[in-house]
Amino acid sequence: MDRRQRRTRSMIFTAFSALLERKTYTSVTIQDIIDEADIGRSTFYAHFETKDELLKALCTDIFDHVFSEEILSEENHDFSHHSSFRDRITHILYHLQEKQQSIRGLFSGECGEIFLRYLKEYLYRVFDEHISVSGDVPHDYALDFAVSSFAETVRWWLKGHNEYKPEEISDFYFESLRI
Amino acid sequence: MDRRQRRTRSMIFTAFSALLERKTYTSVTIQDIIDEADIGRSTFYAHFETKDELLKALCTDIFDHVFSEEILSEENHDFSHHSSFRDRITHILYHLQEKQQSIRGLFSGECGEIFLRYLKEYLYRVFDEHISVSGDVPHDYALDFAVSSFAETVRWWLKGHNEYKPEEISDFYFESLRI
DNA sequence: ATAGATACCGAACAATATGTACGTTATTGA
DNA sequence: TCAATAACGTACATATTGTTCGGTATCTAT
Repeated sequence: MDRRQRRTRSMIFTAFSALLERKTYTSVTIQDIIDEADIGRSTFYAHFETKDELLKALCTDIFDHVFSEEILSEENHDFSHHSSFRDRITHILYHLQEKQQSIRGLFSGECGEIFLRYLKEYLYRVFDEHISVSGDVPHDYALDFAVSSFAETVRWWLKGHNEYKPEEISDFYFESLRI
Repeated sequence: MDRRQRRTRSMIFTAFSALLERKTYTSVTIQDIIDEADIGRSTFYAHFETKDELLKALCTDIFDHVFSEEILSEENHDFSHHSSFRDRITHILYHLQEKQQSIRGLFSGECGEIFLRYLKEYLYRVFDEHISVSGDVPHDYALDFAVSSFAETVRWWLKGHNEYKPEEISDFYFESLRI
């Protein structure tokens, strides 16, 4: 990827994140982003077709980092079998805490919902192998339940309860969930 | 409320719901709604200032109906103490199933997230008295966990698993939750 | 260092959406 | 019947959108 492209892309991301701390996702116009990033109109459209696509790209950038080691460990079966589910969860929480600065704006309003939806897509892959059916509950449902409630746990944590450590959040989660 | 106002309001709601089955929330413009409902531009703005406000009003209309008996039973302490938490949950699920036609469009994309957020606001009130702290988990968290996972259960159910009955969904939910 | 490729600029453009204003018409409720 | 008012519809200024295109600056490979 061209250095100029990386620079422009990064400038757009920065401008977008900054705007989301001041305004709601809906009220942020592409014009706002162009002005904030101080780039040409056509330049923006050369990178992203819509605001939604921009948001998705930003989320992907963040999650690819957060889950990078997760994905690695998926390939390395030895490692994945040695580390417990709880350890992996705690691990993800640590990574999210690191990235907290850049995702703060992503939690406000409608934007937070979209952010969480993408987070869930990544979580499905991690959770799938760890969820076992109990009783008459369909596996499909059990997986969705575990993933959704974890995503909501992340929201609860990063949006007003930062005083807790990743390990504590992990404990709360597993105390509330039947696995 | 004037009969004309009720009529116009209803026409706007119908048009909006219809549009949401065809297009995403973001892509639906106020102009679209005006065209679909076939009303004057200024008439729309006499009722709602923004699209978000319209969505909120529509959700409120639906939930006020779904939770109407719930709210009644909250006032009537005798009844509320006799009916179990599980019964109340099942009751809510029955009402949501009834309203399924009118809320189908509300589940697509970003709109679904906003719909669920409003649903959660109503659920907090119902759940609050039924959630008791266990272990070291903060009451705050336990309540959020129960409400969020129930809202996501509703999403899972109405968005692709209609084959289950309200009682079954209720069972799945309580099987997965530690209370 | 040079040259070819290409990302960015910026100005312009039509098309559409937004929010408001105001005089007119039709319906309502008392 | 009549006063109140909801809805109409036309108009308007403003803003956003998405696209085009020629010129400039920057990059990468040789």
